[in-house]
Amino acid sequence: MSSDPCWSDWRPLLGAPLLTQGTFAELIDGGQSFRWQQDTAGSWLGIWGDCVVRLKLDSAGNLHWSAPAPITSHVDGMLPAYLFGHDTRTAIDSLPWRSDTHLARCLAAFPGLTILRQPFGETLLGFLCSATKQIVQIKQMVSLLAERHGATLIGAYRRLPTWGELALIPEAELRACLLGFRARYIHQTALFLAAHPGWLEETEHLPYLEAKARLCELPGVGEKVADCVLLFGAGKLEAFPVDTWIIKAMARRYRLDGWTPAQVSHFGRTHFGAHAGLAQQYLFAYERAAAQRERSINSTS
DNA sequence: TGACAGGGGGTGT
DNA sequence: ACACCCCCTGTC
Repeated sequence: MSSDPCWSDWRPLLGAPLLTQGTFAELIDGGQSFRWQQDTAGSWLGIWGDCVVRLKLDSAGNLHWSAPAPITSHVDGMLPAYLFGHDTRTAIDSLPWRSDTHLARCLAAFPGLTILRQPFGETLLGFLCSATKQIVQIKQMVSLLAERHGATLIGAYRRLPTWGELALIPEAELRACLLGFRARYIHQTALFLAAHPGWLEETEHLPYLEAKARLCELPGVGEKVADCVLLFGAGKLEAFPVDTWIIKAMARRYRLDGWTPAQVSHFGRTHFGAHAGLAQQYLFAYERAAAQRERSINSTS
């Protein structure tokens, strides 16, 4: 492409844990973030905030990155906090894996998996798009929003529209980005945020329970979306999002058949503790992989 | 190869 | 409990 910028050469990401391709894909494309796409074989292109980067894993499991030349040093400064900003070792050690064999199995299946630290506002936007949608479809919506309504960062790469920008977009144009009934939620949330300057920034820095209560005031934001936004976009590792996958996983692995989301949520926070959200991510990854294995067995038999 | 039904990581009433 | 939207996936 003629507008494609000049990219820096590949550099090792110092301090990154060794990853398998499976764990790497789960980290950036496993439902935490919706702006990573496979680029060439084994290489991924990602955009968050005002950062654009390519990532790849070598055969030994070391992560390497490359960024458009004009923003290389900026990306260099931002990438570590985005990918590995949490003290995952300490957080994992606090989880009850010593007495919970299923959790131990999940941790062993995805070594190095962690929680991203994404920009708060765009995490909210992504998860407002997520209701009853699978990752591929959410990525499609978010990609259209960036393409049609986001400011250019460099070359053809665009950031997501800010909430200020979203407030100026007619609901019908949002709808045209395949948002369906989510267009109204996003439109009304944008109008609310425009009418309450500073509300989002304050919410991001409130303690978990207060922040969650505030997010749940927004149209289209219930407990599940609020927990995802706080976990992936505000570093609140105690948030324990309960979706249909986790309901199924907890029923199957912890014998919680028939439990309501509220009951599962209480169990999760009590059983897993201060970093329950990290445990959730491992359970989630494990269950998705198990479902995929079971599908492939069914299709070949 | 193209059409078609079924279902989807949730929220609001 | 059901509507809200409509794209994706699997299947014929």
